Amino acid sequence: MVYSTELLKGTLKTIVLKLLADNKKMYGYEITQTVKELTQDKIQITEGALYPTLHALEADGLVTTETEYIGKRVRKYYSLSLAGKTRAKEKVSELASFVQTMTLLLDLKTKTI
Amino acid sequence: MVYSTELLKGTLKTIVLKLLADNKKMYGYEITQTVKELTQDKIQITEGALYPTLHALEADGLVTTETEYIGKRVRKYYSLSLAGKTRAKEKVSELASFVQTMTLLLDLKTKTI
DNA sequence: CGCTATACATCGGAATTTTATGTATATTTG
DNA sequence: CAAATATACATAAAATTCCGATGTATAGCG
Repeated sequence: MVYSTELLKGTLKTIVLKLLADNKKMYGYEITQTVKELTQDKIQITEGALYPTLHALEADGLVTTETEYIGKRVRKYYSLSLAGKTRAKEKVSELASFVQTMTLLLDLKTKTI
Repeated sequence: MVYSTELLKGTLKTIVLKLLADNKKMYGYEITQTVKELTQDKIQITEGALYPTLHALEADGLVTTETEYIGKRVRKYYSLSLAGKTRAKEKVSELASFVQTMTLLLDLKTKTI
């Protein structure tokens, strides 16, 4: 992994919410793989971090779940609730603002996309 | 906007190193105030977070200290060691890369400066 | 003289994540 | 076809990191 793990702290929930906002429904393993691909292996979400986070989101009423069976294997899909969609937007824009502030503070040069 | 504290996690050390890299020598209280001003109150470094961080940096040999007396009041200045200067560059560029990755991952639009 | 600002610092606890471990099925490859 | 790898869920102890509260003390101002 490229980044020191401490940097990732605090961003996991936002990443998960954003992915669910874009994809309607996803399962845990899919989330880890999607993040890995999108970031070219730079960000690797471990299962020990992801599942507690998903469960916490569910407990907060931000996501709902549905279980499917692929053959005999369980697959648990997570989707944003209405409250989850709202929260996802809040979290993403908060992070956008934070990134902006850090950019100014540290004189980082970022590319516009 | 004030950021949820979890976002700041992992960035504190980098912020401190960057400030010291730009300012040669600073004392604790000055660091908290400088960050506050530079970010227009968006990022507030608490003393409970700062001092342990400074001490850790010192223990790692990244900063050196010198004590001055302003009247009877102690003021402890922190400066980067050679290793600290190197580490500061590493940390800042790591954060720059991380910010870039997060921007792509979350479709954040950031302004170029 | 009291209030606010400056300036250091510690410490318990809260929050979050990593590492390790566990269980089980599916698929690929030598 | 056996072994390795990938898929897929999950928990739990330990580590990390930071916040909030608290403490001490001096300086300046009205």
